[in-house]
Amino acid sequence: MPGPESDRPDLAAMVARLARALVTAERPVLAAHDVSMWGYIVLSALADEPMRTQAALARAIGADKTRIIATLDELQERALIEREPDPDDRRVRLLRLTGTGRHLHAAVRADIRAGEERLLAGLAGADRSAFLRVLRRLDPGGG
Amino acid sequence: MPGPESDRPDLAAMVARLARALVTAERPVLAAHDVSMWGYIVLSALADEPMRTQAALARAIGADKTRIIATLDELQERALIEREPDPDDRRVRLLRLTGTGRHLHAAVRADIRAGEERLLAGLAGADRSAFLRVLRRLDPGGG
DNA sequence: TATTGTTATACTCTATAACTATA
DNA sequence: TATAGTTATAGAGTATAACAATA
Repeated sequence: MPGPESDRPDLAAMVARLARALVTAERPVLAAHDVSMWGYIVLSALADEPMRTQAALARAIGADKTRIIATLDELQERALIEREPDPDDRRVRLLRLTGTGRHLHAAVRADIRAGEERLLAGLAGADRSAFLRVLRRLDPGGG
Repeated sequence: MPGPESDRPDLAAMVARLARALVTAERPVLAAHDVSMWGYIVLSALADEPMRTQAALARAIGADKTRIIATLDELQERALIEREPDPDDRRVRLLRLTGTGRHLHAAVRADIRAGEERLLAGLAGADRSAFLRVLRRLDPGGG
C-alpha cells in the first residue's frame, strides 16, 4: 500500500517518466507501420480537421513551422496527405488526409489504443475513468 | 461535458503534453533558486538516499553516467553535495547531501509542490486522489 | 510592407568511444 | 582484465535567421 500523499514523488517527475514509457512503448508500433512519431502526430491532427496553412498545423501540434516541413514532404511523397496551393492565396498550402492516409492513421491508432488498454487493464473501473477524466481536464492541448 | 472515452486523444499525447506543461511551470521556480533541472533531479535522488557510486545515481535517475558529471561538479562546487573517494575502493565516489543541500532541496520542493497544488486545486477530492493513485501505480520509477 | 513557406546555419542536448586511475 | 570516473568526439534534434514567392 502506498504511503501518505505527501510522500509521493513530484507530479512533474511522475508524469514525465510515464510519458517517456508511453513513447517508448509506441515506437515499435509506429515502426511496424513505417511512420515516424512526427508523422503520426501530423496524421492525427489532420484526421481531426484539415488545415488551411502549415503554420496553423504547426501551432496546433505545438511545433515550429520549420520542424514539420520534412515530415510533410515525406507524407506527401507517400500519398498520405494532400498539400495544394490555395487558389485564392497561392502562398498557403491546403492540407488534408488522403483516403490512404486516413486508413493508415486509423490502423496505427487502433494498435496504439490496444497497447494503452493493456496498460490500463489492471485498474479498477472507477480509478480508470477518474484518471482519464482528470487527464483530459489537465491536458493543455485537450479541446 | 467531455465526449465518450473513445474520442479522447491518445494517452501518450495527453501525458506528454501535461509533462511538458509541468516542466515549463517548474523552470521559473528552479531558476529562482538558481538550480538546474538536472541539479534538482540529483538533489532529489540524494535526498531519498545517499549513493555509493555515480553510476548508481545515474541509473537511479535514468541518465547516462557521463551526463551527470557536470551537474555533480557544480553541486559540489556550491557545497550542496559531498563527493569523496571511498577509502575501501578509491575508484568510487561516495555521494550525499550537505546540510545546505538538504535545505535547498526542501525549499525548492516546497515551491514546486505549491505550484502543483494550484494545478490540482480545482479537482474533486475523489478525482484528485484517484488520479494520484493511478499515477503512482503507472509510474515506472515509482517505488 | 507583411506573410507563407523554405532553406541554411548555429546551438543544445545526448550518446559513443577513448582515456586515466584504481582494483 | 575489469570497473569507476572523466574527457573528447560525433550525432540527433531543435531553434534562429536569412531567403524566395506572393499578397
